[in-house]
Amino acid sequence: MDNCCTPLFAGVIDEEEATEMAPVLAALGDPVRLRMISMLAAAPEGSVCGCDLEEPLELSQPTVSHHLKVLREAGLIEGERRGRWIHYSVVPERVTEIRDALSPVRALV
Amino acid sequence: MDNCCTPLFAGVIDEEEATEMAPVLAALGDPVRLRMISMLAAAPEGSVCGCDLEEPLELSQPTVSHHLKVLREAGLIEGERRGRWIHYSVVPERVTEIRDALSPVRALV
DNA sequence: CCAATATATTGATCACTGTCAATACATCGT
DNA sequence: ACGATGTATTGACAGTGATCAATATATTGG
Repeated sequence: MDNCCTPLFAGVIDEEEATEMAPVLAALGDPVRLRMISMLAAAPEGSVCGCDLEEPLELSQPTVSHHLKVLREAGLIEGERRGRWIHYSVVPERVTEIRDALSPVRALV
Repeated sequence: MDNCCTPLFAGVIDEEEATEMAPVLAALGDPVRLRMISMLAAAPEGSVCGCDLEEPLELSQPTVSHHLKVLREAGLIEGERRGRWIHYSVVPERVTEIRDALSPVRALV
């Protein structure tokens, strides 16, 4: 029953925070979606219409739509309708937010 | 057939890079593993033995072991055997690496 | 209104994942 | 060597997710 070390502590993220943060990271945890985001970010205008994603990703239109939805619901991208097309762009604040959430870990080194 | 916008571009991460990066982010995309990592990082010694994780996470030992394995294989944590126990600690370089990978997106704003 | 095109949804299928009980393996103390 | 304890693996199950074909919705141009 003797413990091996100081049990635990404080300063740990609670379950709620973890539950909010995880889906955003999970949305990023897919190669297709990573490429999508990089495509949007690298686009000259900063946005790309969905129709231009199918070909380079070699995926069907429904699959592209599905991934865009996942990214959208994670708040990582947003779509703006321009006539018949929808232009998707990265939400930089959201990316920064999730990136900064990874910083405290580093601060403890 | 008329395109809605400038097709695509350059500076996009290739499939290989996306395939390397995605599993690490996917490993972070789970609330249990996020709490685990924060626990390791917040520990006074910077490490925690696996046996001290089951209770606060309210998970069985095999499940804890499973999540530790996922994080280990993603290179996010590492375990050091000390006698009967294994002390797990965050690999800060890895966290920084994945954090920085999210930076270029911001640079384009 | 109608045809064409972009996007979203539905339904189906297959693969993967989180979880636990049961079991095996490893290490220490006696 | 043996029992106790921490860790890993296996097998099973339920839930989720990636993918596509088919279909529906939305918007524009004629």
